[in-house]
Amino acid sequence: MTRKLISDPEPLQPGYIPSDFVNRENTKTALSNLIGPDSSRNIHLQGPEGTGKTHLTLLQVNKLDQVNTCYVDCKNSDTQYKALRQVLQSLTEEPVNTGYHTSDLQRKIEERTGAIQTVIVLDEIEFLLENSGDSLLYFLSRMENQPKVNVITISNQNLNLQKQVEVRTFSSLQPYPITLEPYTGEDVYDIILDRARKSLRPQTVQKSSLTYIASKTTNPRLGIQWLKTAAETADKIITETHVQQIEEKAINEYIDQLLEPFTEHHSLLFQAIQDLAENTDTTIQTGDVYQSYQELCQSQEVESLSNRRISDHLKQLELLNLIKAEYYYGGAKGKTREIRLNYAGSYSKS
DNA sequence: CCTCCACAGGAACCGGTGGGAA
DNA sequence: TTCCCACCGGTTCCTGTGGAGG
Repeated sequence: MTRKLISDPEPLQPGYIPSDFVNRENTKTALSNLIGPDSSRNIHLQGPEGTGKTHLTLLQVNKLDQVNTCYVDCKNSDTQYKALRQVLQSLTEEPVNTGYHTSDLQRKIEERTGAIQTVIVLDEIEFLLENSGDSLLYFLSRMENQPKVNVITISNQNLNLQKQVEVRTFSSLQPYPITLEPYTGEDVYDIILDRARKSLRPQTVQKSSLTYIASKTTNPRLGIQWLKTAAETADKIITETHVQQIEEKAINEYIDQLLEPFTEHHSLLFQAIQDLAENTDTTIQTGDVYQSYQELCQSQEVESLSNRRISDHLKQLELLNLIKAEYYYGGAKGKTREIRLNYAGSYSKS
């Protein structure tokens, strides 16, 4: 039933790496100048979601010969310990069990990086910094005495690395900053047009439908998901009207995808916020959210977590850019934060 | 000037898990 | 085997916050 329009599903998948990137020549040049056999700069790459930070970095790093590459997704490895395990696993190419002392892992990593140049990529570093501070970066920066280790940190545009880590860490890391500009509507149009050409049968997309998507979002990931949802649900041809009709569904599928690596409670919490946002015009505070979350848990017969824990989960939803929060540390409203949704669309578990 | 709002977020602690030494 | 110790997700406890209203 679906797939009628799709000849090759790959270019519509979230993990697909295009052979070329729209509007990223400067970034590519900068990366290839900085990452190489005779360069040993640490780098901090920053920019909005879906602008190619991770892919461009890995493309460059994978070009190198005779270099150890360690990629750590800090959304999953959000403590020093988990990240160190990940690094060591990359170096030894065999699984590293838990149970070791942190300093054991550190020692083993130091032993293995002494002789060979090693590039450590820490993707979505904001999750690790938020959860367990800068102890990992401090260790890595201290390892700089071993000049063969380069650290590349990648984060969304909201992070201020220098403010988030201690002075001693930042000053010995001295990362070279690379900022990726947000994509414009035209860029997004080019990107989804390219994906449509690669994956859809000829004459199955009206141009106006792509224009509509590009006018609604500057986030290519959402745009591509939108196109994918449209292609999976359209009859013979993707029209502008069809794209409009499935807007909510597309956003929900994008959000599901974002929340997929997280726990059931993150999803419940987000759903609780959406319920509140739909039913109230006033601003939402943490207390309302927690109550709504508890009720939702009860109706689903799930045991709710403590509000302290949920406070941390909220922070993670904020890092995912799913919600915006404004913090008040006292004042008329008390000590709280006001929460808003970043995407309109209502959430439904599929 | 005092009090209260209403939760942020640090600290200490708990039980389960898994490696290492005796 | 037994004992010890570290990590981790989670909980409980607690202190701090700054302006509006009394």
